[in-house]
Amino acid sequence: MLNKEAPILEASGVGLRDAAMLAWLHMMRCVLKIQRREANTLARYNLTLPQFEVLSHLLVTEGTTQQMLADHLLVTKGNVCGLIDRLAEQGLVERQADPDDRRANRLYLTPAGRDLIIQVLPTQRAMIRDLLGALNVEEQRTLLTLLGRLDRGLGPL
Amino acid sequence: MLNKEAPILEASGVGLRDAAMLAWLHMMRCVLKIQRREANTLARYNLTLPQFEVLSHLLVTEGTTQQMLADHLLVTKGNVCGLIDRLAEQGLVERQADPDDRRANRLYLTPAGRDLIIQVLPTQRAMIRDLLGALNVEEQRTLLTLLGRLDRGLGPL
DNA sequence: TATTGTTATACTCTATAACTATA
DNA sequence: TATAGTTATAGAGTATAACAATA
Repeated sequence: MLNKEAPILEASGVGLRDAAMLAWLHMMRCVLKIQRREANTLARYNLTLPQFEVLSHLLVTEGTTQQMLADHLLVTKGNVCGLIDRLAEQGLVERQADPDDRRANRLYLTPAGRDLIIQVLPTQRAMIRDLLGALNVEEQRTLLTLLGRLDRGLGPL
Repeated sequence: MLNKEAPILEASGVGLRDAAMLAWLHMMRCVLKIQRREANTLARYNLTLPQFEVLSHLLVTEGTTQQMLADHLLVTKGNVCGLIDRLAEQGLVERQADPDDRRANRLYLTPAGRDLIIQVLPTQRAMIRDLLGALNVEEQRTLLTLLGRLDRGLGPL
């Protein structure tokens, strides 16, 4: 049945709101709201969200190449180059020539970069945990299961 | 118990990955991947994601003021001003002086803007439904319930 | 005084594409 | 030839802050 309140929109399919669409809208808004807050706190450390993600990733996988990092971040290698430039200027990240492949750079945190991210990460995580506190642990696990499957289903890009 | 593989990281709390954190990471990646695809298709219509969101919103709530739109999009009124400038240049949106409050502009889709968004919206929605197809309808409803509650719990910002 | 909208500034991110040096 | 990285270009989005007109 079409909604009598907006017959034209409904007939055109424009007003349709199924579970998938509504879930998507909420997902976007959740991410937007949470990232805004993250960006606010990161700004105190002179970090942007993408920069924070680079540091977090390097903490776990030091020695990645810029291309590998680009694949992980889902951006182009040209963008990664600029990103690393800015982090290197701040003395947080270092490029080291790869002895086995002289085209490639291996990326490492500097001691300052490591100190910074180790200081910032727990703060960010506490914020996330707090913000997701509207759901109990059982619900968070369900969310994890569904989003994990969705993420994998979406592929690398 | 600490993980023997990375005792230092674990002891510092840096390596912790509870359900909330993992759910958050997957949520970010899902939104990133889906938005990248959306941006690709929108580019064919000379639209960015924020511009698409403005048009979609105006289709449902024509006559909003720029400040109201800013609140909805969670950005500043200065940004909305530029956003509307670009959409007006393309002849998709119109500002009309509010007779009751001469400070305010009321925003309306032009016929061209309405035609465009009515054409684009179903395409985008089909894409979303397809991308969320990794989950069955039951799971999509569960996701909707959880994300809806989370969204409301996060408040306006 | 507070609010709506505009303007100016500055920065980051992003894509595209041409270029280099290696492989 | 293909790949890793760099550089150049261009555009959009974002925040901040100062300003004008109106409430």
